[in-house]
Amino acid sequence: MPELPEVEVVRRGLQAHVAGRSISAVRVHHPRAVRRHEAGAADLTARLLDAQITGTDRRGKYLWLTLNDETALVVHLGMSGQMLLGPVPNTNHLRIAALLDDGTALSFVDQRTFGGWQLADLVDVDGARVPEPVAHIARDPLDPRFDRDAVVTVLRRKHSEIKRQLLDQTVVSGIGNIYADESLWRAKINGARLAENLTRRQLGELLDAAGEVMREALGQGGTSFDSLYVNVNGQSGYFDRSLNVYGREDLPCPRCGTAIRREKFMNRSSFYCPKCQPRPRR
DNA sequence: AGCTGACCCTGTAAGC
DNA sequence: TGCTTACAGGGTCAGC
Repeated sequence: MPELPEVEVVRRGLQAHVAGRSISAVRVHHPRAVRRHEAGAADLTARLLDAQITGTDRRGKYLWLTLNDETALVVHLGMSGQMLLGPVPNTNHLRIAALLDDGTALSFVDQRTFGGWQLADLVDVDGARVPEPVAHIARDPLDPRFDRDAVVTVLRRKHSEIKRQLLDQTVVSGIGNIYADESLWRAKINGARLAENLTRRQLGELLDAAGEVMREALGQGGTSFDSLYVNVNGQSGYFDRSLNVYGREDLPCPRCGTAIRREKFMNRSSFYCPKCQPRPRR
């Protein structure tokens, strides 16, 4: 559920509070939350102790806190991760709790345990400084240096369905199932079409649509269907009221009135308008 | 080599 | 009523 706009809402909330703070205590409550930190929970805890947080950054769905020793605390929210500021929440989904030097707790809560924290070195990739685990992630559409035409060129070479490519974070990052469906609807493209069969213009418009829909969602605090996705204060966004196709099976297409259709796709669902976004012939 | 699909996980809700 | 099954889905990787 947290895609780029939701992660950016969290990053902004963290930036405002944690920049300049140092960490005075850390406790890992669930080993799965640090499974990507190969040196283990004890190493992560020891290295975070007394570290100073110099800032925050994000690429796609990854966010990280930069630390004064030139490393970064990489955070991925997975499906249900929350970064909460304030008192340590009383929930059995608490995975990690850190205490800041101003007495605030920074807690990682994650019901489905797909998310986690890891410490990593920063590396230079294509003119950007990112943590090593983020090195393979492409720039996202909200990155000032996002190269739309270069991504179009990559997509034109793909013998694969366009929706699958939109979800491939090494092609373009930040887009998940919700914003993929919304972008395809805006661009009037069926996600089952092969990327190689779309024109450069269509692919360019699709990437523009992805940038637009994520910017709009960010302006509304993100999308949420339940209490799983929240900002650092535990509040939900309300972009779900602005969704045109996602989760709207059998409801009328806001553009043409045709009933929205739902199909199985990659162990999840795709929503589309069968008239605005006709299926490719097979 | 490029691509596909199964898997990890838990809470909620629908179905029998 | 209570149990079983389906579903939500980001990222990884075995295997085709």
